[in-house]
Amino acid sequence: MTVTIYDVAREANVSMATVSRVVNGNPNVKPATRKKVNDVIERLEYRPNAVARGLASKKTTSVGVILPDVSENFYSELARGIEDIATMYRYHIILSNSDQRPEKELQLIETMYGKQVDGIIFMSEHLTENVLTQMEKSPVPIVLAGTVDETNKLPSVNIDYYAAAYEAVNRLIQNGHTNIAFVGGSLSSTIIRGYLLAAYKKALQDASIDLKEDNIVETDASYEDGMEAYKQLQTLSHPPTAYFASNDEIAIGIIHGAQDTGKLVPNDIEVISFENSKLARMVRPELTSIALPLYDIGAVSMRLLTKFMSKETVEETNVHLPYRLEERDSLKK
Amino acid sequence: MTVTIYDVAREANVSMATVSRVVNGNPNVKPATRKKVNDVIERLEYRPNAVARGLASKKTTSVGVILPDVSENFYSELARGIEDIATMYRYHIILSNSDQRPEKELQLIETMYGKQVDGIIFMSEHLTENVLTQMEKSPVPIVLAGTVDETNKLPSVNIDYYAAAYEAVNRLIQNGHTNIAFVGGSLSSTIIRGYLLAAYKKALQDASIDLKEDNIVETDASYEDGMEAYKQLQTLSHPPTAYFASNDEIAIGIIHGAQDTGKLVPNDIEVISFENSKLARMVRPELTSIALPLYDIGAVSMRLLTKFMSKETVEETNVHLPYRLEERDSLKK
DNA sequence: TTGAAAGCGCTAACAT
DNA sequence: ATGTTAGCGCTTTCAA
Repeated sequence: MTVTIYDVAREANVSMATVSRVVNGNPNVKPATRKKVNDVIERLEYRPNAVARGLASKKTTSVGVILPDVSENFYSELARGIEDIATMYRYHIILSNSDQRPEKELQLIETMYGKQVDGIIFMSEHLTENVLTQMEKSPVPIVLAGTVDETNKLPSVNIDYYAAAYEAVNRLIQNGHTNIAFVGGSLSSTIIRGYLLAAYKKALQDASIDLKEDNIVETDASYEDGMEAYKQLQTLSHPPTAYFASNDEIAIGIIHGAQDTGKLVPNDIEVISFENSKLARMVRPELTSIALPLYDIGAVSMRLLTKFMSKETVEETNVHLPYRLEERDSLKK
Repeated sequence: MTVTIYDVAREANVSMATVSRVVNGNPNVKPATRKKVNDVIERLEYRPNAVARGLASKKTTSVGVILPDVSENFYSELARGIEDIATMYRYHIILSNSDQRPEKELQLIETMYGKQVDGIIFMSEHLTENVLTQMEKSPVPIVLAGTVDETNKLPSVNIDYYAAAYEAVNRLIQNGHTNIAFVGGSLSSTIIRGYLLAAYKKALQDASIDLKEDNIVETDASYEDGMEAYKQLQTLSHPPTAYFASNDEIAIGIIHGAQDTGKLVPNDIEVISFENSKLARMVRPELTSIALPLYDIGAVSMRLLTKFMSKETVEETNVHLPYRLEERDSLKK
């Protein structure tokens, strides 16, 4: 009942091979027969079966995308960048949420192999040993998006988180602060623990500011966590006068935590964030923030993957995109 | 080099059929041979090829998900609900963004057919004639998620938008307002034009309040649009004292628009929203809002689709999930 | 309980 | 420029 390439061939009085050629745009077909075949295709409403094609050609034109949670803005932004470039290169996306659980990540990678994807884009806050080795022996190319592999064995697209965080903290120091809090989403995140926190410490040290361990609070990444962290920090004998937040939600939580107790931002305390999602402009004061090019990270990752999939040689496999400091009102000018 | 079912059969001294049986959990296999086969599978690291399986069985265990834009919170929330249930039933998701463009929607549906998906979840602000007829003659089941087909020809999962909007506007009227603005994202949206606006008008009429066309502003759905709309409404001789916003971003825009000119919410103006995303608690005052169960709409849609795909009979094909009015602080109690 | 064999719908040599 | 043919790796009757 479904019409196959064979039906088209019969109706058009040509061979399957010829039909295949016109469907795939092979130039070695006489215009007349091409037209004849196309007419039949249209008449029969023939639609190539991508599964059969995949089996015969060993290419599925689909790529697996594994991320912690699509409903988080951070990842959905990346996903959109990935999808746009995928579409541009005629790939389709098989999307799965890992919830950041290593067993699930492992299993999803296996599933993607089973589905015969031509490549994989992988995102995770933290890469475990197992997952890493699993990916290193992958039968298809893999690119990490917004995800750090400290061994640099896998291709990846990121920004220079360390430099960005250093700049952020330093900006606070320039404004005269010596009592600066670090409020970071889960420290199991490689980026946060490995780069943001390290840069924070280094910036303080370079400015000869003593590190106060109490000024470092590890939370989850939500708004409530930011508020909570703010409250907690107010119990110190000398509460911080400046805050470095690892994402916008936390930053907004801090700001509201302060405002709810009558403090003014940026007059009483100053806050700098690390993300610059659209939330950044949806608070009063608007957030000064390191701007992460999430869409671009996704897009460039996918572009990189297309190169691997078509076996082009790529010069730089660990790409660092530029970031910038977006100056707004949660910091004095 | 890749190990196939044939390799396993040979190594285990059984036929391909037997291997296929154990892989698919067919009970008609002697435990001893099952064990023997499983051992070989493990030893050879055999992984079934889902593409070959799909070709032979005519089922791919993948479903197409077509939505306007994953990076919008509304849709990524739905997507998460869809994915969770899909995973539960061992389906995988092929995700595509339509950007709400009918030609692209049409083309994506075709692509999904080509990919031999077992079903489709479709989301769109507005269904064009073409897209609708295309879906009606679909070879696979389709479920609309958070998407209205006024002819009710396709299965769908929604809330009763009309009742919800009526309740929201009525809440404003109860608070004594007679000068109420309607600020809605693009009126090309079936939900907004067909239900929210209609309910707004009806609620006013039922309360014998004259409709002022100037109080209705059509914008896009963003924060800036909300601010813009607020400003525009202040140019009226009698600016509205209450605002019904079709989503949280617009509502926040309105609130900030007011606050930026020294107005107090809810004392000077009151605002009610329609979404209740996590943004709702991230503003001061927190938003009073109709709570849309987006995750659930996604989840139930997928569940419904699984029923269609396994040819179960379903009683209700146009499901309406409950909503509720979340009382917070942008409205007086 | 197990095996043999015929496809599923297409691509990709290889011929012509 | 076009046709023939052998798979791709699996499921699924049908037999035994």
